[in-house]
Amino acid sequence: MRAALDTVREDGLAAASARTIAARAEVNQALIFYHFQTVSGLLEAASNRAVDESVAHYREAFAGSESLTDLLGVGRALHDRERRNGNVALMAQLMSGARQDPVLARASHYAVSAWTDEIAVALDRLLATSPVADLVDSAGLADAVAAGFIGLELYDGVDPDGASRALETLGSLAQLIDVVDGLGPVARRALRTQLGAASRPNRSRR
Amino acid sequence: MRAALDTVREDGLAAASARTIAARAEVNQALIFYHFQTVSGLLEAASNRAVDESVAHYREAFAGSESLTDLLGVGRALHDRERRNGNVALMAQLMSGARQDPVLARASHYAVSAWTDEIAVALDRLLATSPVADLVDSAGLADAVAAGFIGLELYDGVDPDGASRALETLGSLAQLIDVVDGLGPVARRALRTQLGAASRPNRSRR
DNA sequence: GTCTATAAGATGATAGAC
DNA sequence: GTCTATCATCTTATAGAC
Repeated sequence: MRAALDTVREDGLAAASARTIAARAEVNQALIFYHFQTVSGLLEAASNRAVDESVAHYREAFAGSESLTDLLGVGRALHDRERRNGNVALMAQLMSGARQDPVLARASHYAVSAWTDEIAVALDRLLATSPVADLVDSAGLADAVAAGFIGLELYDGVDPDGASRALETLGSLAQLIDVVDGLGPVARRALRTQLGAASRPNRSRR
Repeated sequence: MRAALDTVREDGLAAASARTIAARAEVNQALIFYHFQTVSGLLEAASNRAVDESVAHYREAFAGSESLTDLLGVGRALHDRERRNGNVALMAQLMSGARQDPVLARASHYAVSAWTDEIAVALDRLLATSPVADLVDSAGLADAVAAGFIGLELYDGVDPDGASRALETLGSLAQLIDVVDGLGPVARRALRTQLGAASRPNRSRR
């Protein structure tokens, strides 16, 4: 399983054949089919296990965050770490293969849900007392963040300068949320009125 | 070239072999190597041509936009159209293949740059008179938007509900930019002070 | 469980007829 | 320019020895 993930991380999904994976693991190619039926089956089992481990590794940090700024910090550390260890690249490869392979689609869904569920719980808790809750849906924000990570990873492979520019810009936009989060009650009401005026048909008014 | 792109759009990069493409075009497989040397060479030529056409199709709309709200509307229409016709999926596939194939990397870079250059020009023009210019870099924002499109496309293949939630949430965040864009001079100054306080070490102070 | 051997087929790419 | 034919190599997957 380790060899399978390392192959995808380093050489991409296209290079992840039974033979190349087996060679890296220094075992015979036939063993993959004996234990996992198909190559995709191996990738799914390996990915699920790795995701469970990674998510568990961040559970405490998520639960311990006490403000959106805290959570943003955890998110940055997470992104940095998971990117460096190649897990973001791994996910991007699995997701691009998911289009044609239902087993990879299931594995990708599992991975994405594991992360976003965890993030959404933390967001829900922290947004409860914040005016930002009026602006965004926690599950939607978690999904957007996850999709952004994947997109940035692919972008980075094609235009590294562009990717870091994008990341920096998103950082300054996140500050905007931060400022709104810290707003006093008067400013909150003013903002809410402004947002109401800016044509938003999709939220019921209390 | 049309057959090549349709194959990637519909069946993914992994299915885009010389034989499958040639079969779709109802020509002989050897012709691909005669005209384009390699399969990647064909994909690059086809992608470059398609990108040039698509970008040209939106040039007027970009140039004609007179506010950030306008531009956001153009962006939404663009995303909707390019997603429906499969061009976003195509890009995501090329970018995921770019990791291992330098020709696909070059093609992806060309495509991404063609779009972001166009968007950045429009943003530069519109941000000139807006307080948002203090917040974000136009090139960085263009990159972030492009990366977001790609990420959302992959996400959509794995969790369609999550992808639409994410898109909706991003829409409500965009409204925040909209509100800041419409701020009067007093509110602008207040916001700028708030942002200054929110620890931002990466921008020189005038 | 791990191996060898092998089947059955797909792939990129080229040579050469027309 | 387009084709047929072909090579060498890779692929997933299985049968069967140990």
